[in-house]
Amino acid sequence: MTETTASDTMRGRGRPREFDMNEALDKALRVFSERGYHATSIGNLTDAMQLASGSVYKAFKDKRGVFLAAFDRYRTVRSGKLRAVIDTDKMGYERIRDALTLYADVSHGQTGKLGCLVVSCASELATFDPEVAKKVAAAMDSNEAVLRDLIGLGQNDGSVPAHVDGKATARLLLCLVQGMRVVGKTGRTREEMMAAVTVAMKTLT
Amino acid sequence: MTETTASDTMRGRGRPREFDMNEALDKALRVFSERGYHATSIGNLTDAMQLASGSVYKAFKDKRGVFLAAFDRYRTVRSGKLRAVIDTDKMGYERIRDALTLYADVSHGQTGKLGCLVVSCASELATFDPEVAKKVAAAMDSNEAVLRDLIGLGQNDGSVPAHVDGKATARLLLCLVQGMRVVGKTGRTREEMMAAVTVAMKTLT
DNA sequence: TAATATAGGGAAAGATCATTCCCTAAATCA
DNA sequence: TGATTTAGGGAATGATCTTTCCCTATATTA
Repeated sequence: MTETTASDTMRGRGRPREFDMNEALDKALRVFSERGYHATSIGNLTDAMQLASGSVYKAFKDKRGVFLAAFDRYRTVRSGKLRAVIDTDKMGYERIRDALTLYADVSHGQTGKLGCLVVSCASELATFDPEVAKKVAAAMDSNEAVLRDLIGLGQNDGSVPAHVDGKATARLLLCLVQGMRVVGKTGRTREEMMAAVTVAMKTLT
Repeated sequence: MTETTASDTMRGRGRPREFDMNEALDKALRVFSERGYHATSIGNLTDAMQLASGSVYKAFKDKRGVFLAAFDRYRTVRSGKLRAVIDTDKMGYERIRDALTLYADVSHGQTGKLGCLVVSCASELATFDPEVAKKVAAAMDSNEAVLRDLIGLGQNDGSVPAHVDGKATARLLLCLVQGMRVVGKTGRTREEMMAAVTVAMKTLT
């Protein structure tokens, strides 16, 4: 199920799957993101994924299984986008601004209204589902670590002062980006979000 | 229903209500906060509020009605706590730190795990319920305005430099506190949150 | 080509849940 | 005191949703 990159030469035994797993998960995570986990019915999922309910239960254990797979897919896609933005040859300071800009981009307008799967759904489940709680915590920690590394990079290349508290500042920026996702659900413009980002960059001086 | 402060001299016609409305709403909002709106059943509410389902439907139109009342109650309580912390004779800069400290207090440990009703439930409903969306946006705007006012106050008393962009900084701090609520659901210590607050105060220098 | 294995799909079953109904209880009003 | 009004409570209802079942379709393997 996780091995979706397998080439078509090593196919399984029976009838091959007709839909693309990643495409289906992209559609599913959109629905989960917009409606929340509990408000998403199997009907909503089958509509979006263009599958019959029986087919969904063939491909996944249950509704929670669809969510877990969609969550992993979401993390993969978003990590990729973040990596694409920060894996440059710019100075650490600028890379941090680029990272925060990415969050400003997804936290406004239509995309902002859609919200973040980690924020909306995961925190909806994390209280009573230890496995989801673990995944959410891992996602948070991962994001915090990326920010922490960028700050360290900036301190090495001289674009961020040595006196900056890397750990605490990374945590602050993590709260900022998660908060942008929440505030972005109530509708903000890109300019409003970017203004907040600009102010936040003062913590790196 | 909103007039819960009415004295017992001006009582209504029929049998008087046996439970305290605010106490019941405090219990209800705890459940909504912890489980989320859709995962909260009437059974969960009757258990917590110690009322029969029939009684709940006597006091409220429906489940959504309970939520709306609980949401208002939540806003009243939280606004009161915030007011109690910032309505002092301290300098603007210190009052802002006190406000952020309040959010650090509720965003860690047990209370942090409980989460924020505005963040968790409201954003869960805001997408498909315009009335809730309006309430959430109002709550955000209100918090942003409080922060904006405190910054202005600080600029008047000289504790915050005049060059600080009040609007943008207030928006940044709003994102920070909402983000603390999200991150706080995954478990952080008070010290970790306070370290982030300390860094955030650099934006006011 | 027959056997086996897996996918697609939709109807049916089984659970859960929000809401209503109806009866009883306790207050005010005439 | 009897009529009226509102609250408390729990069983019954009706709607909705998750999951299973079963049949068909399409692939590989022997």
